[in-house]
Amino acid sequence: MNIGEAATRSGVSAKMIRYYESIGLITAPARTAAQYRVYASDDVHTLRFVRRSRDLGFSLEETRELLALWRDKSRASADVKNLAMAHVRELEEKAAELKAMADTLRHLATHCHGDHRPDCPILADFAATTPTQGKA
Amino acid sequence: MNIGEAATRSGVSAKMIRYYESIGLITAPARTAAQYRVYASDDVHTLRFVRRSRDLGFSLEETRELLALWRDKSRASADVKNLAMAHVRELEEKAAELKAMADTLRHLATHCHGDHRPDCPILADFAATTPTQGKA
DNA sequence: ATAGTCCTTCCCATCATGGTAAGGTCAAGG
DNA sequence: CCTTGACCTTACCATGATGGGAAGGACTAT
Repeated sequence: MNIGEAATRSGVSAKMIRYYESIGLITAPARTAAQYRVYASDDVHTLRFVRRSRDLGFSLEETRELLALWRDKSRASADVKNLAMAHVRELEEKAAELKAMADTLRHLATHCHGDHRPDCPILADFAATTPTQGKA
Repeated sequence: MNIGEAATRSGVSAKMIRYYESIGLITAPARTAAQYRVYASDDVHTLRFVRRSRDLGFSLEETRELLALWRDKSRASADVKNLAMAHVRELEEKAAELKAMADTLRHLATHCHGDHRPDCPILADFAATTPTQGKA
């Protein structure tokens, strides 16, 4: 199949498939005489794997490691689990950071009248915050 | 004061101060004969404002709007509050997305032995997921 | 043969930040 | 007076993952 069909079937855009190939995340497929890339269903599986990994927030480099583990039939499941759990912690950390920002801002907004008057504790806070306090 | 001191006092790197100036987020300061930028304490306040806004997750474009509101003494606090609350919703949405990824992955990891054996439900899921299911 | 859809490569843009290089400036101390 | 070191200047490149578009070739169906 051509790259367009591989894209549709895998949920990875043709653009990204070419990019993944260029950075060596996936192997270069065969080509027709006219230089068209030709994919097999195994390639679509790999692309789906990558897509799933990306959807779960792994970077391309982490995805590369996961692909390597996937291909290595003698991997230890502990290696996969470690990678996954480290990522879980990162995700939760980032989620907590965002939540903290939201909470701070929501708190400031609570005290803002939100009417025609100019007084606004949100802006007041922004203006008053010192750099040492300022780490959100 | 020079840019270095403004950077230290505001918590914004000299690099970023120059960048903010280049995109018109902050106004260009006076220069010495040798082209050194000269900042006043008001400029440091503005930079702190920007820093605080960034720390709370606002983009530079949003920060630009906030700065405009800050400078406009006749703004309606409602405008600020609307901007802030829209941002709060975005932050909470992103946090929820990250949390969902973490939960999915943690769940998969729960069923992974995490030992020397190769069997791993995490990789199995990655390999089996179809593009329509795969939106994490 | 022609239109329309697909493919190819190449370059540019995003967003916010850091790094580095090559050079000018300034203050302190020998 | 000159050197050293810390600071400043601009300019260019890199990141990470993705999209957009141009220019041109290939294939398919009429």
